[in-house]
Amino acid sequence: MTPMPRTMQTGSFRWMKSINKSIILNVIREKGPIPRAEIAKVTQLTPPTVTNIVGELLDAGIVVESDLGESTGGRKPILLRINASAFSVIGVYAGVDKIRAMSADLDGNLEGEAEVPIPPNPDRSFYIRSIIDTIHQLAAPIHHSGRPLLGIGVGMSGWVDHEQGISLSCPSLNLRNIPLRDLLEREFSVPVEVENGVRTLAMGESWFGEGREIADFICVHIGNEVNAAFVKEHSLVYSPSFTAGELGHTTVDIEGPLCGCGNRGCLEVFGSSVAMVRRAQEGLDQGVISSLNHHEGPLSERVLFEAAREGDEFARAVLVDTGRYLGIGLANIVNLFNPRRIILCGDLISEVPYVLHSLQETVEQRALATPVADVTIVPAGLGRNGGPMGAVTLVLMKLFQPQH
Amino acid sequence: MTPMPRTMQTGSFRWMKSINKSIILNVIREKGPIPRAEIAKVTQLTPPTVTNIVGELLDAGIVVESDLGESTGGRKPILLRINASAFSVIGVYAGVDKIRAMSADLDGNLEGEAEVPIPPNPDRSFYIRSIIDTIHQLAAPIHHSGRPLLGIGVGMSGWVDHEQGISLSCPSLNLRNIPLRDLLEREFSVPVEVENGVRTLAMGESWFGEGREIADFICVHIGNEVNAAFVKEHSLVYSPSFTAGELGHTTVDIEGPLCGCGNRGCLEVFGSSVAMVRRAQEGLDQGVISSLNHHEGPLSERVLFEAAREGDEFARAVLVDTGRYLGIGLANIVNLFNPRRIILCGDLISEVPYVLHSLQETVEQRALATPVADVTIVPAGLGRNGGPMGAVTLVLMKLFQPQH
DNA sequence: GTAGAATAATGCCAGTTTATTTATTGAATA
DNA sequence: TATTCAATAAATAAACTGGCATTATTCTAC
Repeated sequence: MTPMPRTMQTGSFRWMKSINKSIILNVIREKGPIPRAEIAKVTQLTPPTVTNIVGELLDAGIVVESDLGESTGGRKPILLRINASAFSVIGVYAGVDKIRAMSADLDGNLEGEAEVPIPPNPDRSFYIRSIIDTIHQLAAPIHHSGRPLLGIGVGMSGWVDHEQGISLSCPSLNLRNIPLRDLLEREFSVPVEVENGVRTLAMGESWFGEGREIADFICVHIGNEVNAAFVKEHSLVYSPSFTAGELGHTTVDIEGPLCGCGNRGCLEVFGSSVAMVRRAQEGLDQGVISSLNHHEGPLSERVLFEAAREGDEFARAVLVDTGRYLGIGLANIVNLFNPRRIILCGDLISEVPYVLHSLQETVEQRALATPVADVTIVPAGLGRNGGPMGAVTLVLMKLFQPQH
Repeated sequence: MTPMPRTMQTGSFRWMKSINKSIILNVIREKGPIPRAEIAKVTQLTPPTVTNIVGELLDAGIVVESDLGESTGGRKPILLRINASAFSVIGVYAGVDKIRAMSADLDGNLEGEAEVPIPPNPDRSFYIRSIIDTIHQLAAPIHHSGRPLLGIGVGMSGWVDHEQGISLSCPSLNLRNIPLRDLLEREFSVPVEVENGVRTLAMGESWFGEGREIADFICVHIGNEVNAAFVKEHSLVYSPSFTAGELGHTTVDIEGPLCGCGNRGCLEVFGSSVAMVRRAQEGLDQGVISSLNHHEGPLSERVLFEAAREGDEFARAVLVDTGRYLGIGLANIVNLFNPRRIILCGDLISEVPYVLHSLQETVEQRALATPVADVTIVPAGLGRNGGPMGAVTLVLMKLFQPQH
C-alpha cells in the first residue's frame, strides 16, 4: 500500500526524474544485462523515457552497453549493464579483535583485502589510527589505478549514529563518541558512511547474500551479543536513538540469572558465545565426561566447535542447548513480526551446524503455526566476508538511491 | 531517508499530482483552518500549485473556504478547512460479546451510535446478521439525511486479511473465513474496509488519539489476548500472513506454564485478563485475606477492578503483578524496537491505574537505559470509543491517501 | 513483409517563474 | 480627523519549462 504522505516529500519534476532514474539503475543492477525494451516492460515506464534516462546514465559512465541479445524476430536488443569498473569502493568492518577491509567494484567484486589485528583494550587514538591505516592499504592501489574512489563504508560494532557518522559507544572496546565520518572524510576526501555492525551485515545480505530476492527480512547476529536488524522494503528500519534491535536483552526467563545490563533472564545470558562457553565450563567443573577435560588453556568458542566436529557429545549438547535458547528468542521474533525470512550471522551459525538445526527445530516447536509456515531461517550467505561486504554495500546504496 | 525504490511505483504526472493532492488534503485536515499561503509554506509547494489543487478540492466539495484570518499588514488570508459534512462514515467494532458501531463526519465527530449484544458461541449467520443489522441502524438516518455514505470500516478481533477483507479466523468466536467486505459491499453498495482489532485501534489513535503528533508508534491491546500493532510513518506495518503482533505469545519464561498455543511461558499466560482472574482465584483458593472472599458468583476482571478501587490490598496486588508481567513483555518491545511511544488499550489499562503504573515501573527497571529514555507509555486517548473510532478511521484513511 | 528494438518528433500535463490583482495595514499628508 | 498612498501579504493569471506519453520513424533481424 502507498504510505500516508502527511508532510512527506512533495512531488516535483526533479524528484520524479530522480526516482525514475534510480529505479532504472536498480533494474539494470538486479536484472542486467538487460535491454531498454525490457526495462520499459518491468518498470512500466515508456520506451522513450527509458532511452532518455539510460542516455544520462551512459553519459555518466555508470552504465555501459555490452553485448547484443538474441533476437526473436526483430532488431537485436542492446544489453545494458552496470559499468562495474566506473568506481571502486572501500568497505571496513571495525571489530573488537581486528579490523577487516576490502575494496570492490560496483558489482561488489573483490579487488583488494586488508586486515589489522587489534589487541585487547586498545587506546582510542590507536584504534582510529588502525582504521585509517587499513583503509590506506587499500586506497593506495586504487589511487594508483586512476579509478575514482566512490566512498568508504564502515561497519562498527556497538551503538552508531549513522546520520552523523559517529560511533556513539562500543562497550567491548570501551570507546565512545568517535566521529568516524568526519575523521575519515577529512583523511580521504570521499563520502563516508558509518553504520552499526548488524545493520551493515543486513545490507550486505540484502544486496549480495540471502536477502537479494526479498524486500523484508530480519538479520540477527549472534556473537558475544545478540543483535537484530530490521529490513523493510530493502531499507534499514531506524529508531529514535538508533538502538533498535537489542534482541539479546529481551527477557526470556523472568527470574533468570542477572545479565550485565542489570536485567534478569536476558536471551544473551543463555544464547551468546560467552554464555555458551560459560555453560560448557560449568559442565566440565561439575565433572561431565568429555574430551574437553583434556584440553589445555582456557575454553573458547573455537575449542568447543572443534570438539563438536570431532564427535564430542558434551560439546554438541552445549551447542544444541545454545541453539534451543536462541530458538526461543527467534520464536518470539517470528510471533511478533511474522517475517518471511530470518538471516543468521556469526561463527556460532557458520562454523557448526548444531546450533542452527537446534534453533530451527525450537522455532518450529515454539512459534505459532501460521507465522512459522511463512518464515525460513537461513545462515548468512556471505559468511565471514559479510562485514566488509556490508560496509561496501553502505556506499553502493547511496549511489543507487534517488539523489536529493 | 528516502526508501530504496527497486521496482516500486515509478514517477508519472498523475502520480505526482495525486501525491501532492493528498499532501495538501492532509495538511488542511491536520493544520486547518489554514490559508493557501501557509499550505505552500509547510509543503514547500509553490503558491500557484496550491491554488490549483485547492481549486479541485473545493470543486469536489471535500474542502471549503471558511472565515478570513487575521491580516498582519496585507490581504486577509482565506482559511480553508475540511468540509466535514461532505460525507458520513460508519465504523463497526465487531467484538466477542457485542458489536458496537458509530457514524461520524469527516472530522470524526460522532453522529450516531448503535450496539448489539452477542451471546456466547454465536451461530455464524447470526453473527453476520448482527453486524449488518447494526450498520442498518446507522445507515438509515444517513440515507434519510441525503448525505452520502463514504464507506464502512470494520474492526474485528482475530486474524484478518485486510487486502481481501476477510475475517480469516476468530478463535474466541469459533468462526472462520467470513468474507466481510464482499458481504457488506453487496448489502450497502459502498466501499468496505476490514481490519484486525488492534490495528483498527492503532489507526484510531493515530488520527484522533495519542498517536496524532507522532509518525511511528506501537499500539498494544491487553484483553484475553495481548496483541500489538506497529505504526510506521502513520501507516500500519504489514506482514506476509497478517499475523504480526502476537506479543501475547512471546516467551517470557522458558519453562513456564503451558499456554493454549502449545508453547510454554507465553506472556499471555501471565499478563492477560483471564490469566489475571485465574491468578486471583488461585490466591483466594489458597486462603488469602481479601474482601473478594465474600464475593458471590464467579470472579471476573470487573469484580477485581471494583475491589481494587475500594481498597482491597489483594486485588491491588494482583493488578500490580499483572502490570509487572506486562511490563516485562513491553520492556522486550522497548529493547527490540526503541519506539518513541507505546499506546495501551484495554480495560486493564483504562479502568484502573494500578496495572499501568506497575507496568511503567517495570519497563523503567528492566529495559535498557537509552531506549527507555526515548519511550513514553500512555493509555489510549480514545478509551472505550477506540474501536468504532478506529473503524471510522480505516475509511477516512482511504479518502486522504493518494488515489491510485 | 513482419516483428521487435531503439529513437526522433511532437504533445501535454503539471509544477515553476514572473507578473498582476486584490485586500489590508499603517504612516504621511491635508 | 479624514484622505492619500506606499508597503505588505494573499491569491491568481500568464507564460515558461521539464519530463513523461503518444505517435511515427528508423534500424535490424527473421
